[in-house]
Amino acid sequence: MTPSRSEEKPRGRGRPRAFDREAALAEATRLFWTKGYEATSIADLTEAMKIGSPSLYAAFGSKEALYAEALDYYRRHYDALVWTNFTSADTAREAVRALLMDSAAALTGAVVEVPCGGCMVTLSTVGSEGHAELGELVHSARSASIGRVKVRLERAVAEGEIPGTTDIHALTRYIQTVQNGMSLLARDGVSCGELRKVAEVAMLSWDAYMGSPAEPVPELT
Amino acid sequence: MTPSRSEEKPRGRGRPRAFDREAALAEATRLFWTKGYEATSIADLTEAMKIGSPSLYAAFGSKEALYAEALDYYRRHYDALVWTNFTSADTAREAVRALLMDSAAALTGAVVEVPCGGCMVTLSTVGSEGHAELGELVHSARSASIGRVKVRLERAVAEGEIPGTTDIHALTRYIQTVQNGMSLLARDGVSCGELRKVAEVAMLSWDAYMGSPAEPVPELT
DNA sequence: GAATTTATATAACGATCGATGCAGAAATCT
DNA sequence: AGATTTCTGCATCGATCGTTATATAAATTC
Repeated sequence: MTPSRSEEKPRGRGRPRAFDREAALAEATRLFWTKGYEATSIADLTEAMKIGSPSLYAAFGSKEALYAEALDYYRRHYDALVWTNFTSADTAREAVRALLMDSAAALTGAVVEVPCGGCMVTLSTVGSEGHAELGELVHSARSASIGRVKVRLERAVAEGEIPGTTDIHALTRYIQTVQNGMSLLARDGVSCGELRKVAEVAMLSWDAYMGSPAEPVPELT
Repeated sequence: MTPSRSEEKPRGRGRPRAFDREAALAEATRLFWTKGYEATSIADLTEAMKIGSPSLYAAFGSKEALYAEALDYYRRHYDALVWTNFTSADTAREAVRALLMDSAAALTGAVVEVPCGGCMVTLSTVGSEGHAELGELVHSARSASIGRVKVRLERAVAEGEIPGTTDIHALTRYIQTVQNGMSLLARDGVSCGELRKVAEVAMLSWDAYMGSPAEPVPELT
């Protein structure tokens, strides 16, 4: 096996780069996240990353490759905000509730600062803009999200938490719809509190569908 | 007053234009709708509209002005698909249900053909792309939509259909969230049938919130 | 008919697009 | 040390961006 410790900084031969690659990538992510792929120019990027264009191309290859890395940076730094409590929840209901509540917070920047409201993956339009390869990337990222929810619901059926007659696919699509819709609202500046109320209302469908109002109708304070 | 009948075709003096302005506008709308503002170039437009660039600028003024007209064209031709049954419904519940169901159909092109899934206004990112003026335009269009729902809910309170303690703002945001989320799913190719199921599940929250399961839990067939 | 007005076709404008060639600078390797 | 490798700054590449000047064509008005 390759020596696993300290994969970075084998300290290559030539002149070392003068900028922090990860910090530059963070800036690129911020720009792509905010303005989208097409509206972000190389000039925008080099200015924000404070490097020359040859350095950008040497370090990242191309604008498309940089966008792909920015998507990965986004995933590495922001996915946990939304999926940690989902994963550790004891029941599917609590997992879904946590997903929506944590989304409300994460998408509005209530927990860690964000360059703009909404999810970079959800709101990406790079696929429609004529970049099929990047479009596939964001599409598969979205599929992974809905897949996580679906797996959790299937587990809930297997564990007897929810009835076997549950239309898991429809319910998963519903949850995805609510989360996606919250991204658009967050992009328009809607607050975390409002989105939490939305999540609260959305969960009423869960309880109604399962026929078990596990809690009284909330006050939406 | 000016002679109101036949506002178009006063048959001006000079050489008449050789193309159908409305048809050309339809093509422009299709392109902006599909690819977005930044990713659509003047060359794309002149090719699809089958006119030269001077004709485009003579007829529409600029790319930004053309986008604004495309938004208006979109509104004139597609708004009714979603709001007609909403307006004529007897109850707020049926109005909201019709809005979501008709959205499921309209956004997927199940009723009239569409160039791509999703709402042109909802999914527009022109505001984030650095065009503040157009951003205001789509923002106000979104506000008008949520305003319609809110007014209908307030009327429902006044008429006694729903309790006065209803958090109308939260409920309106929830409906907007679901409709917005459906646009994103439609853009990803999700079918009308799936979106109708989502609408069905979403309506469960309404009944649960109002405490009146007016209908039994649906089968989601 | 001639004069006027508007639209089209061709060509091109300056600016910016994404992407590089090149020379010098800064590191490692022998 | 010298040779090699890699990164940076400057300049620039051809292509495309949104937009327009110019000349010609097609209509109306007189």
